[in-house]
Amino acid sequence: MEFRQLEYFIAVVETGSISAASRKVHVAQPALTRQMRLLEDDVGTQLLDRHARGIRLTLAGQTLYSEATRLIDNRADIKARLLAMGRGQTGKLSLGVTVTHLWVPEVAKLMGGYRGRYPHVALDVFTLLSGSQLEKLNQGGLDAGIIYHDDHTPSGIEAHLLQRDHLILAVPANSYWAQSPPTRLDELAETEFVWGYRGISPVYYDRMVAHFSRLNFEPRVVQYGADNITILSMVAAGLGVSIVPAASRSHPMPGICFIELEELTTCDMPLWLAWRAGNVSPVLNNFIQMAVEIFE
Amino acid sequence: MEFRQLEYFIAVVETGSISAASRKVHVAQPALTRQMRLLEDDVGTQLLDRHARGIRLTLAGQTLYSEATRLIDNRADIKARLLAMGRGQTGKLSLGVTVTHLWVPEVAKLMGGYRGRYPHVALDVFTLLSGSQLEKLNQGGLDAGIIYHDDHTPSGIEAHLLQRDHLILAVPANSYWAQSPPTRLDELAETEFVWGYRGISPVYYDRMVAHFSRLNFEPRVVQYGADNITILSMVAAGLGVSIVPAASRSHPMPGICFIELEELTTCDMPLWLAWRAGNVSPVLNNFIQMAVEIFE
DNA sequence: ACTAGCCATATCATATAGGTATGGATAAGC
DNA sequence: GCTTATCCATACCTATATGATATGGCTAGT
Repeated sequence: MEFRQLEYFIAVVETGSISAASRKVHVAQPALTRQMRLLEDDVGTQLLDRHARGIRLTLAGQTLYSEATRLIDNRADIKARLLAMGRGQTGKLSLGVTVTHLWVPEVAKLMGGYRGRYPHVALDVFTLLSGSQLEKLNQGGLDAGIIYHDDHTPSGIEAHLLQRDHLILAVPANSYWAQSPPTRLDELAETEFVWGYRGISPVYYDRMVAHFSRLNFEPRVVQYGADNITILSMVAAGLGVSIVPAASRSHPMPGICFIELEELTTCDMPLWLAWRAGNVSPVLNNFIQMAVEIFE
Repeated sequence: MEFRQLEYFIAVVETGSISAASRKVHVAQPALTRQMRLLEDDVGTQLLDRHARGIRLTLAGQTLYSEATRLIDNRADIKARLLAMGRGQTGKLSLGVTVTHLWVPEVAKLMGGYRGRYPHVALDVFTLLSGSQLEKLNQGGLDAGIIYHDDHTPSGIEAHLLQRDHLILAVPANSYWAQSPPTRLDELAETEFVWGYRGISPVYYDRMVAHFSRLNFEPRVVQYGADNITILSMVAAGLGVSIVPAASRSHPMPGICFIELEELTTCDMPLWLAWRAGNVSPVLNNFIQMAVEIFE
């Protein structure tokens, strides 16, 4: 029982004769005659009652007609669904974003634009720091992540550079520094700093520390926070100043004053879109493509 | 998307590699590789993610796996049902029986035995006289009928001789004839007869009339009845005597006395199982076969 | 670095499906 | 009642599709 035979059979039933069906499906009549016989042999049952004026269906033939129609409709439906999946119009995409970048205009535009163009893809967004994202990318828990990283992507991970970020000084809005912005880092030598943990984003942390050690600057850290939002909220509360990615400016947070310093602007912080190497998901491909477009 | 490809694909998924699947389905690995590629081309979507250690499924592949399983189970189910139909184990049989023969032991045994051996066949029994049965057989309303007929079956009808019946005299149990049975028909010349209509079973009627005309006997008919049961009930009610098929003896009916007469025994009344010529229903075939067995 | 196991490619053999020609059977039309 | 048209079946050939064999490249694990 092959799909072709079922299609022929349906044509035979609907035209009422093998000859008429052969004209309909553009196959010679003897070929159809043979396929019908093969079909009957295969199911072990007579399906057609042959007469000089055409054919009549046996009871088994009537049954097969409706079942064959179902099977073939089924196949067409499956093919359509698979094609949609292959084009990335259906499926699932889990995306990691650092909390810092959720508010960056391009990222917001990317997420909104993607949902608009591919409304049938389930887009799951996880707010995770760069370290956790890399872990989950490797394990398959994430399809893509927006992370800070250096130019050497780890093995098993592919990435596309979205933009080059830099660092910026964040001070409480009601503090001395907000009134008289410093121009050099060493002015902050005695100032209390709120700082991040290394573990949550090692590459970011190490690049920053390496930059400061080149400048011979060592902050006087009095408080640690788990992520940039936490750190900034502590800065806003007056616990100290901090140095954060410039992308943080996109985040609406009262009580914070951001100050550009040339020594911080020169610290290159590349932002990447990363995914597991060899992930062939068309959904992912479309997402990458749209990300590239939006970030130019 | 062919069934073979789906079967191969399922094997590939379940073994985790094309090579392992090739060993399982006894097909060379390159052939499987090609079929998988053809399948992917056909659905327009990548299904397998090939690695040195085997394959992984894409999302589309996972979808196709479950759908393919369903399609193939479906096909097997349909084939099994068609095979059952082909063997006459499933389906429908409509049978016509004259009311006279519903009570004949062999007919009862046939219907009961058939239902016992083929419990999944819907057996519909219609109580019809021979004439109506022939009509319905031709129109397709009946699959088989148990009827009186002569040796020349009408065109379009095939038949098998079940038994040779003859005629018998039926008199009211409380009548003179029940006490002093006649030995010759002409003793009944003055007796009142209940009689049947020709239309309801022309062949039976004509054979009977021809027999009596050979004997120069003409009954004095005072009352007509639509079928043998009706006629016999009128005989029981004392409206007259009648001549009916000997098979009527099987029918339990109080107030009737049956009398065998040599002149009636010699009237041959063949009982046939008839069906539409060219009816290829296996259900019908099985029924015919069982009828032949039971009637020897 | 080496080896084993997997997938891909090229080429050939074979099985399967389709085409052409033709014949027999049957229903419709003259 | 004969002819004709139409349908299905058969025989035979061709084209296509499928499978087998040999081989090479790649990757993971030793």
